[in-house]
Amino acid sequence: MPASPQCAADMLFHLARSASHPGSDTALTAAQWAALRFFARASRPSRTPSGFARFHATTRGTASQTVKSLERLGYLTRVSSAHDRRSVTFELTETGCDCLGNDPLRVLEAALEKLPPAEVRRLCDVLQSSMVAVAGNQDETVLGTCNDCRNLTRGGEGGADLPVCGRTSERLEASDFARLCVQFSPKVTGPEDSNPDGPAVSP
Amino acid sequence: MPASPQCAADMLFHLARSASHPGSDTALTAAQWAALRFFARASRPSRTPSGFARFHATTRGTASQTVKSLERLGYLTRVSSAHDRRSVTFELTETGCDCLGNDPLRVLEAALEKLPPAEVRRLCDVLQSSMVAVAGNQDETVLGTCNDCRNLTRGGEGGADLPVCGRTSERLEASDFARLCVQFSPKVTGPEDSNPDGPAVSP
DNA sequence: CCATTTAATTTCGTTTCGAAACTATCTGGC
DNA sequence: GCCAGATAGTTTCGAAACGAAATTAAATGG
Repeated sequence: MPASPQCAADMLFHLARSASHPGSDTALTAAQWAALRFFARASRPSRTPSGFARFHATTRGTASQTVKSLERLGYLTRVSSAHDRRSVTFELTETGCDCLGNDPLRVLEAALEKLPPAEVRRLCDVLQSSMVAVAGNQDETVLGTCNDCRNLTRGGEGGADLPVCGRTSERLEASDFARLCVQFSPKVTGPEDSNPDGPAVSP
Repeated sequence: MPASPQCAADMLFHLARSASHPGSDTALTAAQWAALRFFARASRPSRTPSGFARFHATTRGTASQTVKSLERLGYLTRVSSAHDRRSVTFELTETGCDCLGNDPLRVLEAALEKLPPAEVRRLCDVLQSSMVAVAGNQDETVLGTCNDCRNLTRGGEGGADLPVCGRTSERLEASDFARLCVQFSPKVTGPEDSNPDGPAVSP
C-alpha cells in the first residue's frame, strides 16, 4: 500500500524533475543541459536535432533552437552527414565535455552508482518496459542502447559485413554499441530469456 | 555495461518527460497536470503552494501562479488554514477529480501496475534512496508517504494522543497516512530492516 | 521526372518561468 | 507587550521556452 504504482510514478516524476533542474547557479538552462547530455551519449545516427527532439519530447523547431544556442556557446560542433545532405549531426567540443562534469543530473547518476549492479539492471528493465508501454499508447520514443536493439545487425564473424543500424542503414562504430538510440526497438525476448525474474511483459 | 547507472538516469529522465508531457491536445499544461496530481495525492499539511513548489522543484512564485490558474479553472478550491492565517491549502473539486482521469501520467501508472508488486516495491526503494541522495547534495525535497516518515507520531493505542506530523505539528487524518508528504524524512532502518535485499544506503 | 516525404530551420506570438520586491503573519527573545 | 527576523503567499517583470506553421533543401518512389 505505501509502495503503490501511483506513488512510484509520482516519485519518479519528482526525482527526474528535482535532479535535472539546475540550481539556478548553473551555466546552462535545463533544456541546454538535456541537450548537452544527449549529444554526449547518443549513438551517431541519433545525434541529430530530430533525435534530440524525440529524447526531450518536444518539437523539432524547439530542439533546433536549443542546439543552436549550444553551438553558439561553443559546446557543440556541427558535422554534416555524408549520406544525407539534409542531415546534420553534432559532436561535443572539449569545452562541452568539460562542462558535462557540472551536469546537475550527475548527482542522480552518483546515487545510482552506489546501488548494487543487479539493482541497476532491474531498474533499467523496469524503465525500459515502461517506456515501451508509454510509447505504445502514444507514438513516443523508446530509449535504449544499440546493443539491446533489434535493429542492430552486427558485422559477421568473418568480418564480411559491417555493423549497421537497420533503421537508418547507417554504419555504426564499436563505440556506438553502448550508446543511446532514439529509434530503439527492444529485442523480442526468446525462450532463453536471460532475466526470467524480470518485469512481466504485458500479454 | 548496457545497464549502466548513467543510462538508467537518462532513461528515467526521458521516461518522466515523455510520460508527463501532454500530447498538446490535452486540456492542461504540463505544470497544471503536475499541480492537479499533487493536490490530489498530498497529505493535508503538504497541500499548500509552497508544498507544490517543492514537489515541482520550482519557485513559490511560479507555483503560486500555477495554482491560481487551476483555481480559476474551477479545479481547485482554496481553504484558509485555521492555525496559521498566512497559510492556505487546496482541495480538488469534483471537476478536478474527474479531470484527473485524463492525466497523461496515467499511462505510466498503468505500465507500473502491470509489474509484480515486489518489483514495484523495489522500484520505490530505489527511487526513495535516490531522492535522499539528491536531496543531500542540494537542499532538495524528499517525497514519501506519512506512513514511512519518521516525523509521524501516531495516536497512542489508548487513543490519548492524536496523530500529528512532527514537522508541522498539524493533525493528520487516517486518510493522510498513505498520502505524499513534501517534508518527508525516511525512518532510520533499524536492525530489523524489513527489506534486507534492498538498495544499499550510502555509508 | 514529378509527387511525396523527410530533415532542418526560421518566424511569431503565447506561455512559462525565475528572481526580486512586497504584504501579511508568525515566532522568539527581551 | 514589542520588535527583529523568519516564513507563507502573492505580484511584477524580463527572459526563456514552447508550439504551430511556413520555408528550404534533399531524399525517395512510383
